[in-house]
Amino acid sequence: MATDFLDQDLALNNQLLASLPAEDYQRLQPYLEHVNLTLGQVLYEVGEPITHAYFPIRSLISLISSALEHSETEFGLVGNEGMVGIPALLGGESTLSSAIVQVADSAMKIDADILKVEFARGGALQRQVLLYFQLFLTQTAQNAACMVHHQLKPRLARWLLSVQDRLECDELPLTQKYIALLLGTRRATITEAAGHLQQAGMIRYSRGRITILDRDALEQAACECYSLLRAEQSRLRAASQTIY
Amino acid sequence: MATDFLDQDLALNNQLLASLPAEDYQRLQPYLEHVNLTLGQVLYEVGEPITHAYFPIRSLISLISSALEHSETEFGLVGNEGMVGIPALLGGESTLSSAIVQVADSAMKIDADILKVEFARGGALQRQVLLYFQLFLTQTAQNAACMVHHQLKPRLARWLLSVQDRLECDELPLTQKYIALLLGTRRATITEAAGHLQQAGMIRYSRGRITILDRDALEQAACECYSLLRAEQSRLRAASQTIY
DNA sequence: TGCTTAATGTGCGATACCGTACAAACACGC
DNA sequence: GCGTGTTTGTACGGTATCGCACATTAAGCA
Repeated sequence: MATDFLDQDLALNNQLLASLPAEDYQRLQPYLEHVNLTLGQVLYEVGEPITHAYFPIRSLISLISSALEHSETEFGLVGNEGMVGIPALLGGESTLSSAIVQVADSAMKIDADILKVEFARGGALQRQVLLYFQLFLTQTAQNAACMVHHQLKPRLARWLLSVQDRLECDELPLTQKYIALLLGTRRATITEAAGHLQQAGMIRYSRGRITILDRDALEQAACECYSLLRAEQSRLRAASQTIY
Repeated sequence: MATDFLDQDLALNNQLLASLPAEDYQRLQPYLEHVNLTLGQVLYEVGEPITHAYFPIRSLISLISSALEHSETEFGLVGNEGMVGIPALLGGESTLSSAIVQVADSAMKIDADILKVEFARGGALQRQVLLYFQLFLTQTAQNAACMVHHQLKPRLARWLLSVQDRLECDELPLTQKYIALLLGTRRATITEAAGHLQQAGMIRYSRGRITILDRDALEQAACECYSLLRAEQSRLRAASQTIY
């Protein structure tokens, strides 16, 4: 059917799905549903069972440790390189964090139980998903170190770059208020740091729309965490393709 | 043989190994070697293949993001509740972090390839290890949030408690210099914070030996991250036992 | 067009923590 | 007992960030 074919095409915009051999992908394909995500949508909530997993396509999902009173902080970012709903596959059913749509576009949605069955087969999906776990864990760990050691401006630069990478687009729909929440700081501090980046001609922004103007300069301004993680990501991606 | 029996007994001091059904454990047992760890020993290094996994027994291993120039920071702590060498099972072979023995006692050591084979069977080991991944990921994520939002004194209190939990002992062999490195701060800042805790009668310390005097008070002084993670840990442990 | 709301800019005092440096106290080997 | 090195205490100026409060600007809607 034409629709199926279209959906399949879309699904390949998610790198994790795209990395599956045809045979394995075919088994999942009937259960994958293409859905539009809305800004602020909660894909799963602290302590509640995770019923579905999502493979983002040009959308961006923040994993937030909202267990802290009054202040929520992002500890992970998922784009088209991965999936949302890891804990469903690890066996804990729920988790201490919640997943919130930060940039809205679409994703492939699948029932967690069906994904679990495919994961339990121990084939290509398991292999790719485990590799993604490793990437995600590495990102989270690096992030923790980054939080203590690096100043806000380099961190902001790094964060903008990583958002751009996942959206594959120069225009990022983000307000300073949101960014502040995600980086665990005050909005005024973001205003200041973003102002510097803008004066230096690296970015331009106005009312919830940030445009990356000079990617190279931004990479210079970012802390080394960015290039480290980028290198590790391509190393892991290479590893994921060697077997086939 | 008597030695085998002794080793088996010891192995059960590691909660992850202890959670395995007899049948699964028996398959691993011949390959488990009881080793003594020395302070500062490096179990794996940034970027190098992980050849062995370790199941700590009364010892403590720090996972360190040493990729940052000049400053290393701990992002994870492994004690008898888990294992060292997760990336070996995830397929990435190496990782951006290194694992360093922080408190020396012993551990069960096993060849990574053998563990991989058992993991690939998809049985109890896989199930328990995946649950541990989830715990570890949760700890790391909470840690990242904790780093940005909480002050040093509560963080120190929390950290001391979590070390005590894993060592199951009131006396912790730790110098301020080390703690500072692990928490990503100056030694002088630790001196100050630890001084307060000591004046309040919660701990006593001298020359690399910290004694927990008043656990309840220390829990009061710690940030909420401690109790949150503790609750999540017991929830996951309960989940790990429901099936059998 | 004007009104309302959201987004951004800015200022000011407070403070937690930094970097560095040096002094004191203790442990250990000879 | 005596030096030596490690651990801990302490001090001081500097600064990134905080918390709060208010002004300004743009976007959306009636």
